[in-house]
Amino acid sequence: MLAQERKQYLLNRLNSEGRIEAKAISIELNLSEDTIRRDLRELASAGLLQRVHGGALPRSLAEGDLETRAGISSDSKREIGKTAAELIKPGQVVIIDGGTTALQLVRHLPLTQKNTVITHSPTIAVALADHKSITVIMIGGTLFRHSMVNVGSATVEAMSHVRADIFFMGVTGVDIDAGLSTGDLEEAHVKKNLSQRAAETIVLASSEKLEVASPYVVMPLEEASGVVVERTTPMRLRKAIKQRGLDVFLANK
Amino acid sequence: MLAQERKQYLLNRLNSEGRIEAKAISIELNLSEDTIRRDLRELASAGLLQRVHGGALPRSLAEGDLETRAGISSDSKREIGKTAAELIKPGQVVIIDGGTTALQLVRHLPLTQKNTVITHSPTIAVALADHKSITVIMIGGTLFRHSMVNVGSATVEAMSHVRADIFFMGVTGVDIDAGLSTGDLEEAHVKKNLSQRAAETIVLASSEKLEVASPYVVMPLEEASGVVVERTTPMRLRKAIKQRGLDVFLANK
DNA sequence: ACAAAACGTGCATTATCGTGCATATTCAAG
DNA sequence: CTTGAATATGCACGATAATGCACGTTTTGT
Repeated sequence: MLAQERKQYLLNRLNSEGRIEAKAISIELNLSEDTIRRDLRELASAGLLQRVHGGALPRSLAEGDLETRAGISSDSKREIGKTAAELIKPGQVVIIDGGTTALQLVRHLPLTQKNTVITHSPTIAVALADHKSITVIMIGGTLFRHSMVNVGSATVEAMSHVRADIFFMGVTGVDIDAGLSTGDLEEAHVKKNLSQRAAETIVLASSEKLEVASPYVVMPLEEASGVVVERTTPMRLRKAIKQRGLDVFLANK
Repeated sequence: MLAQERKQYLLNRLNSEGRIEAKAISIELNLSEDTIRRDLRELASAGLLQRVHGGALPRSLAEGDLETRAGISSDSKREIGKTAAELIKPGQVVIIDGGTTALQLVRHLPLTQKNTVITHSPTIAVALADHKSITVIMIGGTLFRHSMVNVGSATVEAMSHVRADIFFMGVTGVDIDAGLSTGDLEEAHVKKNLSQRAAETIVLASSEKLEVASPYVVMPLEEASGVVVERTTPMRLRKAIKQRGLDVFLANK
């Protein structure tokens, strides 16, 4: 395994698990702890992670879980969520994915508008607790913590009973050629399935997801019907996406 | 668990519950009280919390108000939750009902103990986000907001695939003659069903539920295997429950 | 006033760290 | 093909950090 490759692997692990233990990784990769520590030191001095005794944590402690819990999110995600929320018409049946951007969407749903929301994320369901005019259908399954969504065969089975107007999908990679991708295989399956249960699929794509490919492919870009992106997205990209037949919705800010 | 991670965890707990008990956390994390105290001391000197005898409180009183809104529960419910949590052995498969008392139970589960938790409440699932050693299975359905649990035929169908060691049931009425009851018909059905999916059923009964009958009957008292009640519960009642063949667990306080 | 619980400090033990150095591996120049 | 520089990796060792325990002190509740 190449050194560069290994560093990328460390960053991926940190991203998907929110923490790295030097010893555990050294055993896993069959390398000395020294090597892993050296890597972590270098990544830390490059500002890509925060070195702590025993391993490493994401650069800012405000990232990851805490962010979700504290309910803070970047302005851009908030604006994307708001724009997406405005696409929902009264009475529609909507599937909402998990993730921080989707959570922002829910926070911008009008309290009085009547809708049915289908979700496999307990976080989304809890966020809808106050929306008394919205009927919430939860899809069960095995909880996948990192994204706080249910996955597995029970999830797929339960999904087969629903049919929606729009699905708002969150992914970690949106690339013209590589398509829509995410960091977990089970999640990729579920997203694909949910997409097939809805007439339209709108992808929530904050800028850090654009032109990025994650390990597991959900589906080609063409199978989605639209994307919500930030206003700062380069025209080049917007055009390329439109050429593939998708609608491009610009966030308000 | 990394030391830094643990400090972050302490801050999160403080934020969500408004208080920290050093001893309780040390049991939960399976560490000595010394370590927790040291952490609290350091966090306090960093100005991130206020150290008090027995644990810690938020830095300012202004934040103290926030937690009231966030739904801190009464001491008695906390103690019932704690006592119930202690009934769970490592490796067991546990079904946890919705409701505030059940939420307290989850908060007292040790972070390191391995278990499988089955729940139809998104609130419970979210509360288990940090418990990485616990596998969470969510039962889907239509969200019933008042109790934040899923109900309906999809729920019943999904339940039929599980089998557990213990079910912790929350109800709004526990009466010797009227049995266990609750305020919603669908919920009553689901509770009854869940009870049948577990070898034992333990009822969480804070004092305001005792000798009360709600509109919809879940099942007769005798079909449960035990109840957790407050220490102040009259001996007369405790005896009557025992005579019906149930174990009576007294909360610690 | 008393007992129990919580506290802080000092100390011993262990895990982790960083550095220096030796050994492999790679790759390009000779 | 050989040689040598650059790089990567592992090991040794002294330094540092984390943790639990013992012990005497303070706080709390009765």
